[in-house]
Amino acid sequence: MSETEIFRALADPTRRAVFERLAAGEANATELRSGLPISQPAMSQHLAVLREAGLVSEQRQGRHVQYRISPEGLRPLQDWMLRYRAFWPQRLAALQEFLKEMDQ
Amino acid sequence: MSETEIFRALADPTRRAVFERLAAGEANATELRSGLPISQPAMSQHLAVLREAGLVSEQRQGRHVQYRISPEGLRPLQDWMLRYRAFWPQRLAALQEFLKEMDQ
DNA sequence: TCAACTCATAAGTATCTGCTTATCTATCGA
DNA sequence: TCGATAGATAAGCAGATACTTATGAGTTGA
Repeated sequence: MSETEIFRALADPTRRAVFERLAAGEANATELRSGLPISQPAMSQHLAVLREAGLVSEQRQGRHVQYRISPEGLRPLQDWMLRYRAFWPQRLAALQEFLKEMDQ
Repeated sequence: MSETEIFRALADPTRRAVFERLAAGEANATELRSGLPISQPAMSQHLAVLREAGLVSEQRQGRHVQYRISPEGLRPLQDWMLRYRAFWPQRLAALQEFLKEMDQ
């Protein structure tokens, strides 16, 4: 769940597609394959990368495994990006103040 | 400047270090190497990746090239992450509303 | 004008990545 | 109990990546 792991996991378009799909609702590995021209082991490996990056979690149910996103896994990325808020367009720069207020 | 290019560019720890250093102030390629155990061509290649991803810009000054961050290059990432705001901890979820208001 | 300097590019190489097929483990249902 | 199903793991391979050394192109100053 290091920054590098997270960036790397999301750098692959297939894995981003899987993550986006899981954001729409949990699914098992077979369901996730539908529509994607990818083998079962390839999906399994992608899911392992996402899991190790802390971006998805899994729950075995019988012989199925339900996958769902772990949204807090995106937090390190958000934190990393907020470090550059000072350089953002004004609209986003104001975000810092807003978040600071919310913390109080 | 696709999402994939940006994620990929930032997935490398050396390139993130370069970006972070440029966030502290612009610098030329030689200055960026100091402290990093990396050859001059390697740095040049890393800078090319960052440039192609839209994360840094360059300006030639004589025989030096000044590099600086292009903070708006992070925008696609921010947009991508905001798509999952619904899953974020409450503190960040409220961000959407805030940004929406600011746009009006 | 020419040696020194900054940076980019070329070419080569070791390692990493994403994929495949083959196989294994575990669970289910007839 | 046993064939079918879901998923993970192993092994192998082609292409990508990050690095190196060598060299090229442009700029500067003595």
